[in-house]
Amino acid sequence: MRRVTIYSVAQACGVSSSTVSRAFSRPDLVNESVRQRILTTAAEMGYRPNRSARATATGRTGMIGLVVPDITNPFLPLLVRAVQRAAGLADWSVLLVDAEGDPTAESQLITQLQGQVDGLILASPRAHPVALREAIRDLPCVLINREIAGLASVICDNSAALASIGDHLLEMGHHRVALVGGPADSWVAAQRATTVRGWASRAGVILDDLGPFEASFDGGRAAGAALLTTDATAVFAFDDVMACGVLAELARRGVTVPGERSVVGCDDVLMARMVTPSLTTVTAPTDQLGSAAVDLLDRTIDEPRAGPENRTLPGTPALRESSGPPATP
Amino acid sequence: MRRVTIYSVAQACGVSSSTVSRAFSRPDLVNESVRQRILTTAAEMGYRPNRSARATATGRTGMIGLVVPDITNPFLPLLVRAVQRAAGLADWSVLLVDAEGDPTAESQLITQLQGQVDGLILASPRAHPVALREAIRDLPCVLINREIAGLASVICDNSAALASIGDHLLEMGHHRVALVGGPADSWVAAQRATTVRGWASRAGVILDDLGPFEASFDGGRAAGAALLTTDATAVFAFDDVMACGVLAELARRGVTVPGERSVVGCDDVLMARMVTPSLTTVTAPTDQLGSAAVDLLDRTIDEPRAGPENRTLPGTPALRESSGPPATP
DNA sequence: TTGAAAGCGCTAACAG
DNA sequence: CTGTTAGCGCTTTCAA
Repeated sequence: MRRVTIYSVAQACGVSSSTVSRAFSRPDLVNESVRQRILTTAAEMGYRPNRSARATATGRTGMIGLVVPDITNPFLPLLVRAVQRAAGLADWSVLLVDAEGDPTAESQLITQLQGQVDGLILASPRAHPVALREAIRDLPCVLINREIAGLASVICDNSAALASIGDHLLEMGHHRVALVGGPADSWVAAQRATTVRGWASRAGVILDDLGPFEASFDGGRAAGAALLTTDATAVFAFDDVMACGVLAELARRGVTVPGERSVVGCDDVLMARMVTPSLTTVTAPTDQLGSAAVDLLDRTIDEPRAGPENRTLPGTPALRESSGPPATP
Repeated sequence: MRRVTIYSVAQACGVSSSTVSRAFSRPDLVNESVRQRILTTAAEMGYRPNRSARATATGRTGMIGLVVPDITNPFLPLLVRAVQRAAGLADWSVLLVDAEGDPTAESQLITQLQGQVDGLILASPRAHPVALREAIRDLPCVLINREIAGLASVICDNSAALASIGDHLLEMGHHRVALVGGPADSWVAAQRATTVRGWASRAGVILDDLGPFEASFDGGRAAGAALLTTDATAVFAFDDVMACGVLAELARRGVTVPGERSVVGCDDVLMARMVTPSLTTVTAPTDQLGSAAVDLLDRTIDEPRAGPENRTLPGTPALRESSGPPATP
């Protein structure tokens, strides 16, 4: 009852180990009937290919590392699922690594992944670009929601969606809106802020620039409090989590939404539908982000010399209960 | 500029490859000064041990598989983090696998992990015990929040916490409460239901047994509607997600909480603090669950013949805004 | 404390 | 289409 290897299967089938190997990894190169025989006896014997052995032989582990800045951010589980699904289709396993909110941990963790994965997907990394590049070395790598020169990336462009929601607010009569910024070192936060500022100046809307706040529920509550010091009738929050914080703070103070203030989030995490009132937000194309990232990584691995590709996917507006016409005084 | 291996490092140091190998994996067996020299030149050369090669040689991958039923369930990211952290301390990598809500996928995915991981942690698996055992084979395995004869497990026992919250409700004057059951095939759901029923009969409280409902936000909304057909003044929901659904439905219908109905959840996910009113619930000892699971797995791997160990950790009550005295008619 | 050498299970030319 | 034969990078006896 020793371990089942290609050798034991080969012996049981009266073929050579290479044939068994081929039956699994290069099925087209082996006679159909022989292949069937091998496959069935292998199944009977309970054979499982040893991935590590294959990896030493081929130099490929069949694994990709997925590094997330903070798995408790509700946006990430959806992305993780999307990446896993796409990776599975390409017969890759995903090694998930959580930086637990610490930007410097990111680069360390990446370093540790060297020699363990064939490639890397970094979801909205917060680490310093220099540290990041150093950690990545020459591992094939794709960024999600961040751009760094020389690296492939997939980004979600929310500008059209945010502008469209802005226009909608304007039509409803909001002429003064607030912007709740995310963390100062966040690439997406900067993107979104720029977008909203651009829209406001184009639309001739007065913008109250609040923050930056911590990108958390409590950060959102603080932002909610800050919002009330302004005359803005609507607010763009950095993301849904913060928007939920804003909603909670407004509710606590008895401020009605959308009557007294309209609130807009970003990402469309599950929670956005669950809160009361449900949140007007921008839906990120999570599945496409994941599969695009895997797709790009695939190419980067196969053709390391090809220049880094960048792909942009648009978010879509989701108008819900938290936005509406301002109360007419 | 070829790949850096123990051989290149050995050559650069004027020692044999075995010595380099030992310098990393058995540091005590090599002369301190030699070791230092090896370590520094290895670092300079950018050497990274090849995990796959080590795995083929030792028969251990250094990876554990973590199978979750549905990563979008907000309880799981917290658990994932806890497991990862504990695993990292023991120098293990975690291969996360998401069954995307499909119980039969669980066993398939487990099968695929064979030969790829040294052990398995299954978080509240929903699959049939027979299928599960078959898939697991003789891979060391620890269950979280489910018991199956012959397998090690770590479970969170909420009975004391739920009873204590029940008693508190009773003291405040609730004499009729409802129970919103989770999915029929869920082990935890059955546990919790039994606990609440037991408490109710002991406390002499009338129990309205609703459900089972789908364990989702929408399931919770349905439950909220069902709740209003009863005279119960308080409700125990299967988990926080459902409880949030109940809250949302009650809010939609203008039913006040806790004035007209009190709502109790279970798990204490991030969302529980974010909803308005914040949710009275049972806090699961997530970190301990994770580290206990890793700890048990460690033992199971080291001493496969030792009988399966089972560990129980208590949840703790968290009284928040969603529970209070019933309106006096 | 170190080195030589034999594997670990699998793949990949290269012949046949 | 199939078998032979080297490795892949690392660990681990066994001697020295």
